[in-house]
Amino acid sequence: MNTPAFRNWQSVQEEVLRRIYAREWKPGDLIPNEAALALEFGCARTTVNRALRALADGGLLDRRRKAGTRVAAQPVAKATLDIAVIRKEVEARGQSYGYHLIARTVAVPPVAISAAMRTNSDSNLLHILALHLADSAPYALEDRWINSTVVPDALDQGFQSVSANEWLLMHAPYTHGDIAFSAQAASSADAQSLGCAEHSAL
Amino acid sequence: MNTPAFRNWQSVQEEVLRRIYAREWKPGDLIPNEAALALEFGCARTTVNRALRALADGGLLDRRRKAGTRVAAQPVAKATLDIAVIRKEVEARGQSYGYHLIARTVAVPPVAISAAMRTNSDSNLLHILALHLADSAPYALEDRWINSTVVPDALDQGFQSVSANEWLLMHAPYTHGDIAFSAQAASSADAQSLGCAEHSAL
DNA sequence: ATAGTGATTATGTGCATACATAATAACAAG
DNA sequence: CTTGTTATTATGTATGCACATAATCACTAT
Repeated sequence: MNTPAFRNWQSVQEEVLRRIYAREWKPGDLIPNEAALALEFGCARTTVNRALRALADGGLLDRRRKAGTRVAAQPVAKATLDIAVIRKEVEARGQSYGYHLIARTVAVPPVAISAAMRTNSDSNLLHILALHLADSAPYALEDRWINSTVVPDALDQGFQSVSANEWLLMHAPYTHGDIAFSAQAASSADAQSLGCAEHSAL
Repeated sequence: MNTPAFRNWQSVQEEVLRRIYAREWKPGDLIPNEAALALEFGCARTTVNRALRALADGGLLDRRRKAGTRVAAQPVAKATLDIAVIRKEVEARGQSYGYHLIARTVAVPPVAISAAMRTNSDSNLLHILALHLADSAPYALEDRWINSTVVPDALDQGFQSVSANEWLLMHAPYTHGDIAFSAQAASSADAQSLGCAEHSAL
């Protein structure tokens, strides 16, 4: 069976995907090398490379020089979740947004935090604790530690009316962050208040 | 100032990143086009393209034909989290792993689930409810709906001893899934049992 | 004014080629 | 048998070129 129409890398990717789904190539299997696939698909190796690289980026393939390309043995189902501005998230639900600053202190964080943020265990961080409301009901609790060495401007900001969440995105975007979700015992009344502890670093 | 050493796309990427971090290019800004950057960096346009594409993939840049490339206005801080096999996750903590199947039924799911899974609201799905234990303490609750049309083999599996989490990864990998985290009021004793409701689809 | 049309332009992609790099395999020396 | 060296091989990447595609802009005819 000839394969007339693999002109672009997307179609190559689709075909490779199909074979993986169809289990023609099973997890752990070594798949043909780029040159061979290029020959089979009737395109340049560059094109095959593009397709395989995209799949490898997605975690579906493991590629190693000389060793070849194989279907990921332990498919780490990567989930990408978008941490958007909470306000917009609430508004997107058609609910009214409210914000309440609970605390703004400079303090030495618990060791767990300082370790995660790779700072000295005795260095001070800016600690913001704030509640995001949706239709006056608690929606998310923001528990954020900011390294003021990295974002010095943060010290000048009171965060009374603008959430750290939003301010950081606007003023110091593209910094790294670790986010931890932790379940909380519902502290307020019947609340299905989503407890979302967020620790941002570096 | 000449820029002698931008030979590879990574270094180009780093330089672009640096300018974004340094706010030389601010969110929303239009950055020079590929040809101009290629000239400035003394490399081929292809190389610049590679670097910018990688950044665009990461969500840091918005690119549109003719319109040009601009720094993402609303930096969607994308977090990629790896959904690994829970067992390995527990073992990686040095704890002993336990598994207990609570329920395995075929039922019509709540509308919220069927909607999320884009199935007919009256079609039956395989419902697995299981508890993952770490050192005999509840670690995670797996609440999974499986579309048996997509994964017919799942009907033959009892899931008494092998979790759906793991089985699906081994036997029907690379299917899509939606995952929802929801906080739960601590139902069992003092448990900081992380309630992790997982709904898998398609 | 408005709608339509075509020129322009920036990104997207494919290809052939060349060389770089990593990792294995084969082999040789001790 | 072990260690060190070398050859081989598959992926990684850079480049120049050509053309595709999308979107904007300018212009024109109604």
